[in-house]
Amino acid sequence: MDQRQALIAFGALSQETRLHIVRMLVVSGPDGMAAGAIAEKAEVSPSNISFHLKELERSGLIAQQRESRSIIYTANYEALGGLVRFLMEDCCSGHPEICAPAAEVAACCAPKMKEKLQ
Amino acid sequence: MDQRQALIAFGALSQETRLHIVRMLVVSGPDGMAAGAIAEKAEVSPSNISFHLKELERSGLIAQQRESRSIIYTANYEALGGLVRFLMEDCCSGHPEICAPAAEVAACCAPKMKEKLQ
DNA sequence: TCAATGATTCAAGGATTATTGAAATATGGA
DNA sequence: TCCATATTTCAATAATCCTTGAATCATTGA
Repeated sequence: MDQRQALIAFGALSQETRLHIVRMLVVSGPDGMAAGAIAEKAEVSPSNISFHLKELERSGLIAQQRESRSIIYTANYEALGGLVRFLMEDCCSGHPEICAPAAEVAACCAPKMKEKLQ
Repeated sequence: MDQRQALIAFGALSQETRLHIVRMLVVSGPDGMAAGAIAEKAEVSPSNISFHLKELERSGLIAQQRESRSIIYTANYEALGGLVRFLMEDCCSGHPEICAPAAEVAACCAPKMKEKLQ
């Protein structure tokens, strides 16, 4: 993730409906959610959700795939991880204050992280 | 960091000049930088840098303190850490793909992280 | 007190982004 | 083919954000 992409990703996450969408898709996992289901849960009109989904896809934070009549959206975990990484990058050189709180949350990933820290 | 704050923080980071400012301040550490120095490095007019610094301060990602005639800005490491945390929160419940890449970068914080992972 | 320095505020404008509803597209089944 | 469903696209409006330059405020030293 370079700075250009990060800018777009931050912009994508800076809007209430879109942040809501991303969090829903992260939770819903690889099955994702259809556009209509997202619109319903977010209580937004179809055309409006479409606008925001497009913006999120442009940012690379989500992906789409057609399944019959529905279009299924899924979170792009790599891109989200890349954004976290971008946020932490400059900091770690001398400023573990930023990484440390992340480590707390990352405790759930303990097995994978322990590998990395060997 | 709650969702409302995160929205503002993402918005703050979604603008080129502001993202540049934050990265400079993170690197410059606790000494921070004066508004004028920031404006010079970012090649932006004083009034424009002031506009963006205000926005960043509103987001809580940076803080200011007057020192003689200058106003010194510093990165708020807690807030930045809080944002990283927020980004990772929903993910870890079943989706360590997001946390894992973060762990790579966080290797610099290994001592602190190993404590947390005991 | 006066001038110089460092920075902010303000109003005007230009630019971008968000919302809305109507129309269009794509798919699957009767 | 025709209809219903699921979604997107488009154009118009509304709202927000960014930039600019002039004016203002705060601090320091002569």
